[in-house]
Amino acid sequence: MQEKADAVSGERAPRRRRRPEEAERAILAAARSFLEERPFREMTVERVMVRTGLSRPAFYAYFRDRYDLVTRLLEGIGGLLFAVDWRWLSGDASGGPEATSEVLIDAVRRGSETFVQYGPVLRAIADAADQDPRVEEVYRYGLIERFAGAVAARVSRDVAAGLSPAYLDPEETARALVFMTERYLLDVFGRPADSPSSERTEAVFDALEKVWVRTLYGSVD
Amino acid sequence: MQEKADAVSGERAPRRRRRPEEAERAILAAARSFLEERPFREMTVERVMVRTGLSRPAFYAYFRDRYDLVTRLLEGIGGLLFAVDWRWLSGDASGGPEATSEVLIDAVRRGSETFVQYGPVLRAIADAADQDPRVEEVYRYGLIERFAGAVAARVSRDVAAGLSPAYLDPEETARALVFMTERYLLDVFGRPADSPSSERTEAVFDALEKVWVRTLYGSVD
DNA sequence: TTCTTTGTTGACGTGATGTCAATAGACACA
DNA sequence: TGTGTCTATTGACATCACGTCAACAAAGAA
Repeated sequence: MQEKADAVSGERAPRRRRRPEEAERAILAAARSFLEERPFREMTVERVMVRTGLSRPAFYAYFRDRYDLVTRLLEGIGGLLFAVDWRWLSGDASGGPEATSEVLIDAVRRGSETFVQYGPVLRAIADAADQDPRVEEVYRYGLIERFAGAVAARVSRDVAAGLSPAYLDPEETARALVFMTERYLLDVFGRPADSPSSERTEAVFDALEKVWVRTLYGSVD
Repeated sequence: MQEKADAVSGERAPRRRRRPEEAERAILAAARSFLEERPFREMTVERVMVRTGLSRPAFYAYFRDRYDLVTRLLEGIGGLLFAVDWRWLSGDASGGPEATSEVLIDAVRRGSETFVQYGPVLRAIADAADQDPRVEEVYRYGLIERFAGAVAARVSRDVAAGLSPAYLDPEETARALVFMTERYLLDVFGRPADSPSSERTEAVFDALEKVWVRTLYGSVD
């Protein structure tokens, strides 16, 4: 079956050659573009590589498997989420209740916007996380749990300062709020090729903000 | 390679024959027992069937594939979650704030206990849901969204009654709280062969309860 | 016993994976 | 411009899980 196509057509697909990291970037870009259109469950190595013009085996020169691929996609985004919420995470109640609520609200909205931007990729990583132990490690423990830890520290300070009620368990409350935020945002913004209206987006941000503020600081009138 | 083993040993594994639904129950039980030990990602048709004494192809006489299998596992549990929370879901604020909070607290705890009992199975279904569109349909839309809808209706009534603040969007708030509860409980109780201490269990129930009550009804002092 | 029903399985084709030896661009140097 | 080296790239292979189907054999009927 292996015909020498060029013997007839005189033409063979020219085999280009790129620099290693150029190829790697091309693969990462192809994966991102794929995930903008289709869910992770449909992402095969084959389907990603056709978008690069390289052959499927070439993939394995740069990535161990598709889980390794999404892990590296996460690297570019993970830091952002922390950076974005830094003001609230690292702060304390010194500005008083109103100012504190406001900083929290700002943090929730900025964090949410990161999800809006990278929704499909984050969704893919979350999906991959419960199919592969390595991704689970990086995402669930390296990112989500670490984030929950930072939130817990903040809650702990607010409880100590009397800003939040003492009956709140910082660790567990933080986890609950972080899980809520993650899943809700993934649900709304993580679907390929289906971005919600700006009204919906606003309503979602608003709902999240209310739950955070009312849970931690009480009323938000 | 296909040796006639009995020609030598004189013995062949006797091929038992069961009633259809007896076999089906055996497969469902095997799947449950598998999921008590290992995560869904490791569940292959082969590995389930060895626990039944039947061959792998026999599986396909009863189930279309492993996603069909977990879907049927869900059937037995789905109804429970609704039944358990019925008092709060279908109620209104007629008993006054304290009574209402108490009914909610009871609902959250009873619902959570269902997760404690069926954690690994529910976790498997949730995992399967983002690997297969049919499971997604049944779980995400048939169960979670439907549940969120019932919660939204209740929140809506509480807002109308002035028990919850008018700035809460019933639909979105309900979704946020339901997602939180689902993911948090799956995280804690969904891991095969690793059940948390009773202290942890208590702290988790408590944190969930606090977020629900403070969000919907304000302070819980 | 013989017949019929149907639960059960061996064997096959398929799709995706990950590896490896062999191939052929790109660049350095003469 | 020609020659050689390096290494990016790939065709072909072995593997694994899947889903199907024709053929087999156990249980109940006649």
